[in-house]
Amino acid sequence: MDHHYHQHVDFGLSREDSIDSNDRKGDENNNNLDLKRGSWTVEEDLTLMNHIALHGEGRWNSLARAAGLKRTGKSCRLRWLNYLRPDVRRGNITLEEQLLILQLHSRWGNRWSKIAQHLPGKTDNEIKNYWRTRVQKQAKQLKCDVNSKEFKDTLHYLWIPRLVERIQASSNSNNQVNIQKTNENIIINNNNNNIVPNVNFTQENYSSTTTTSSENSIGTQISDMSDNCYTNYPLNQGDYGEILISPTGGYVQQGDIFDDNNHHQNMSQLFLDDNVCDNLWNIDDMLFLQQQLN
DNA sequence: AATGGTTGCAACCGCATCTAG
DNA sequence: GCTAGATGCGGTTGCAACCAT
Repeated sequence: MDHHYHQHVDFGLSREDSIDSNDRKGDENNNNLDLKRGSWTVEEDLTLMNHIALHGEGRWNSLARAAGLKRTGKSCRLRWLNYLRPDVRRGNITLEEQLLILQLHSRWGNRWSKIAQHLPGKTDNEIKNYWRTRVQKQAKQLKCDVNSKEFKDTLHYLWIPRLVERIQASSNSNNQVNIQKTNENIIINNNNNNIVPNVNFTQENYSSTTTTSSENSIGTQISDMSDNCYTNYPLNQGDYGEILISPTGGYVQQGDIFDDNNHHQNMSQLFLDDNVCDNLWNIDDMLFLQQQLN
């Protein structure tokens, strides 16, 4: 278990005292005072896993009772779906997955479960946490709202192109990823089992399928993009929803940024520095850029 | 070493929707 | 059609681990 495995922490505060009204209804025949909350113990996990292995999942309230777990059905369901399921891949969100999350979120917003459907092994909770801890953090550092045009432009013109570039770099170094650029799509293929979805956006609708070829090559087809994603961004309208279409008016545009000497430098060059990229970009650069544009 | 602040994420909450009787 | 219970979802909370001083 990882370091976040809490050893039987006894919460004694308000959260312990409050039980969901539906749970209350669902457990009226139980003694609610016996219901346990807080972190799961190893013993509870084993009990739940063994019970599901023998009897299957579903009917969570009755499952919890039958398994002898002093937990609500909802708690059991959440523990199973987010942690214990064999096909859950926790941690290590890959570049491809990050790219997909950004793309899908720009289209669907906070529809975490819908986004998670396209990232096999990833839970909605994990994606939601990723968004809050990484993406929203960047917005906060830039002192702009995560839903603002400025920030979405920044994602569109800086973060996503850099992710694509890093995936390409990874492709060149280990030959695991192959990015095909066409006039309409970027198609990412790798030889891992990690990235599975094949998402094909169109203007009016979209379809998505999960595909795995006989060679175990997995395709992720993401959004329409022009051939030169740095200098010829933006892309076709509708790709990222209405907000990310046009660069006009945005403070991040044309692939340009200023360095400390007030010289332009191309954004793609800036992003060759992984340290910059890992933190999305240098906050000082962004603040300076904002000053220049104001 | 001690302490206080920050981060990442597991788990909970409340509400909406679905389903079975 | 109504109702109770079950399930699903997005938002929020709180804590262990980590980090800085």
